[in-house]
Amino acid sequence: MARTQGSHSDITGPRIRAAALRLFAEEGYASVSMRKIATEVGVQAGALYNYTPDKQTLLFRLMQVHMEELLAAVPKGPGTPEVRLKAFVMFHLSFHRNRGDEIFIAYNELRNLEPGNFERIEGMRGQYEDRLEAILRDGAALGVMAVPEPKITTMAIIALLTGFFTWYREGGRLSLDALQDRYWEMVRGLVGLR
Amino acid sequence: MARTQGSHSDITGPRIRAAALRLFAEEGYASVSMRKIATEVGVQAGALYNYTPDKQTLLFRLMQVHMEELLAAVPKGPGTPEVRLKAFVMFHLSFHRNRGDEIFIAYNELRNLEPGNFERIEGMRGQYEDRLEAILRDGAALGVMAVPEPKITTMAIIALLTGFFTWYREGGRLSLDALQDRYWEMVRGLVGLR
DNA sequence: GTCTATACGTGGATAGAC
DNA sequence: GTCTATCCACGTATAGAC
Repeated sequence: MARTQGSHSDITGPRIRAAALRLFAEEGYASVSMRKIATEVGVQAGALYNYTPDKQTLLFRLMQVHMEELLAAVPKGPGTPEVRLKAFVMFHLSFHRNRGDEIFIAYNELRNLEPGNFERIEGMRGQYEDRLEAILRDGAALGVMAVPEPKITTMAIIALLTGFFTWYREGGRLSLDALQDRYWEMVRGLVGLR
Repeated sequence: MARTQGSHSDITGPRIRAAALRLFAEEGYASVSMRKIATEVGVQAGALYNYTPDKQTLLFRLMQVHMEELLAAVPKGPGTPEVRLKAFVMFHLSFHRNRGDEIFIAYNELRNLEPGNFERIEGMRGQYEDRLEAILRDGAALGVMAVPEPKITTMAIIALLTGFFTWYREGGRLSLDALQDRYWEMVRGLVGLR
């Protein structure tokens, strides 16, 4: 069946999301206009509304997809607490490696979500944190980690790891592998692994 | 000399800055209108322009004052690297304790600064980071800390400490003192202090 | 599905009276 | 120093032609 002239739903949708993601990360949700997103994609502003009911939903869907992918990919395998902790640290760094815009939005645009949307994203974030906390609790229970307050340590480790993406840029002196190893060593020390 | 009727320059200025600080932190610079700030203060929008040339300068001055106070207050005393590191950690947590709005803005509104303003704030932030990095370099040189990459460790520690303010709220199970001690213990382990 | 045109609100900033 | 009134650009979102 011949496609209607000017119809590009299969590619325009992804391009809209990609443009919105990049612009939201670079300039902030509130600063980015629908007109600007449309210009970036090469369509008129009105055309965006064939793909999203409104700007808020566009932001929410970006965060939702990101969190769903994160939760689907986080390691769930068995092993000693140390093995699982290392897997988590390496996963967090690797997963976000090419998702700089997503992680930036996930942490900086929460306040621009409407209450209902905010709760859903926060819920998913909590699930992710629980994964790490469970590892730390197991490590503490076995006496191989010094983690008197697993929840606090969880928040500290995630902040430490996520901070990596606020300064890392390609082409530096150290390779990504070397940097990941350094972060793993810091986390090792932080939880008292000897 | 009698004051002109309706003149309140000595109190309106601080109130404008206080309102802007709170609103920028809560809703984001781009989302907050000058009208909203004015309403908060109890004046008309036009009156704000007796105190700031424009909205951008209002944001910049808030961040500038914050960074100047931070640099003026950061500990500079002598001592072993461990003593100085502990002082830095405790200072960072204590200093920002009642500056939740300031620290939030300092880390989340950088992208809303015009290039010239951005560079000045970044420069001051760099000076602050250098304070910590010098401590770590001294500790590594003396062999009392395991810090193969002082710059990376600096960024990691600041991210870890600053992350505290993203989740801490008063009235929790643990006292602030206890939480600070926990953070110090984590940093101790992170830099390999035994 | 995309376009043009537009409704309608709100934004930052200014002018001039008091 | 503050107010009222206003300029004008730009925001989101919609209507209707193609």
